[in-house]
Amino acid sequence: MYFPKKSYNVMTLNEDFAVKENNVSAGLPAHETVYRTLRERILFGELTPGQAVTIQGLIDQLGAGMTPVREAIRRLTAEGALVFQGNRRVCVPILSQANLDELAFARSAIEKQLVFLAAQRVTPTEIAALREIDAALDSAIAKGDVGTYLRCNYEFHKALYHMANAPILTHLADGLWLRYGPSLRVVCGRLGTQNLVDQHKQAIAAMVNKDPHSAAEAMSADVTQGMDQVALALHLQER
Amino acid sequence: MYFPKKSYNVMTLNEDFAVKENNVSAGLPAHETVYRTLRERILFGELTPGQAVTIQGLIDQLGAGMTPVREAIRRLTAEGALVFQGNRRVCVPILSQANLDELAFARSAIEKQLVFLAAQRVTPTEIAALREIDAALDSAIAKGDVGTYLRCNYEFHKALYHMANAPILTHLADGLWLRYGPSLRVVCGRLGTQNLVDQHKQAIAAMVNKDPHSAAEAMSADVTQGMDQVALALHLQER
DNA sequence: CATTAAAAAATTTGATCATATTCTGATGGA
DNA sequence: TCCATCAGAATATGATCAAATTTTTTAATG
Repeated sequence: MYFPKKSYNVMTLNEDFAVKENNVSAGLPAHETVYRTLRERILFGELTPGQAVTIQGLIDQLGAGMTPVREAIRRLTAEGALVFQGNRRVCVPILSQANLDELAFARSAIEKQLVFLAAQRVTPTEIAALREIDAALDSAIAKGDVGTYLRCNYEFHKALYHMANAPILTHLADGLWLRYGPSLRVVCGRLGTQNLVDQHKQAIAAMVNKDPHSAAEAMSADVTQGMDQVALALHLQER
Repeated sequence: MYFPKKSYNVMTLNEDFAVKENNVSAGLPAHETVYRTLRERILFGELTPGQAVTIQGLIDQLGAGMTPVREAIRRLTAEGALVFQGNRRVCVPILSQANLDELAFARSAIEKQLVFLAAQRVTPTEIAALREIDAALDSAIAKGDVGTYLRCNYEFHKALYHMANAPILTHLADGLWLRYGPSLRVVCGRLGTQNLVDQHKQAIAAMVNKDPHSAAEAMSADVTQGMDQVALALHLQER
């Protein structure tokens, strides 16, 4: 049994940080807030492959304490979003072609299954929500708004994961996204949104038709296509 | 495990702990040592599904400081080996049948690919090493030695991962093992080693024959078979 | 008067921070 | 080029505060 608490302490800088930096409702632990902030930055490109991430830097930037920052970094390192760089340093990983191949395989396999599950449970309301996200995505592409495109694309996939109701597979897919995000961001930042294609409409159509297999194939193709484009663009860049 | 209870020291106990308790070469950071120790405990069953893991408890048991323990827990939580229990507490997750299904799918898909890659690169020396591990495994089964069986089984799979030379997929497979370990341990602890079967010899034979596809199929079957057995045993237990 | 439920204290545990210590890489002199 | 020294960054600890659980006390009801 527990009872309501008295008003919140005033002296911590964290509240300030939580509210100002990251409009997440206060009350979350600082390590969680730091984690989410860093995660966003990695996913949507404030941090680029190869970039160093220092504890001190984050403490200064976020106004957070040392322990929460350390915990957030450990978590992201465990998820593969950051890597230990030699001794005591961490940075955003740079993906080799072999890494991209691994990611393409894993993402394709996992997302395929997630969409297969999602297609069996999807409701008309959810279909409408997907269409709405996809429209926003198309609009962002048309405008060349890379940031919005990245967020909408992520949101579309996340919505599918949610429908699948498979927490472990969702966690895996989310982790893979975290590895892939920085590279996608680099490619889009360099090439813009002009050449972007996806299979979202095909997937939605298959879901409407109650055809889980086709939906799964569509999203598998979507993933593979995206990964191929990134691999190509990153590879071109090297010359 | 016998850890010194008293902590009336002045200098750090950690070196002592790192060297004596966990024959890891000294010089590793404490958070790494704590992580590895906890990981072992989860994989090989000192911790059972549902069991609470407290920071204070680990500090007392391991003689480690608070920050390293917290970091290790964050890391394992990110890997799915531990879960947040309501408010602020963590415990070893209890897998539902749906969770087991997800795990079976993911493990099968990932390991299949890893073995496929491994079979293309395997050397005679490595084949010999696999046979050696498998022999130790059979011996453990014959003796009913659950602990050794679990370790050998893990070692066999890890050896395959290593041969595949695919760090991201290996990391994924390792993480999945961490989720699956506690339940496997429970089942083996309850039913002994008598009913255990595997496809290791078929996989080795396929690798010798330079047949990556068959090797992949064999290990996929191995994984599925194992997961099914665990699911069955856990389910039976509930009645 | 006993039983039970709510309230309050006490205890345990988690979260955060300030600080001391250790390590790494860089700089500069021999 | 090599070694010593030094600044800065990471690691680790214990103190402090907040939150949640457990235990004890209190009050109300039959």
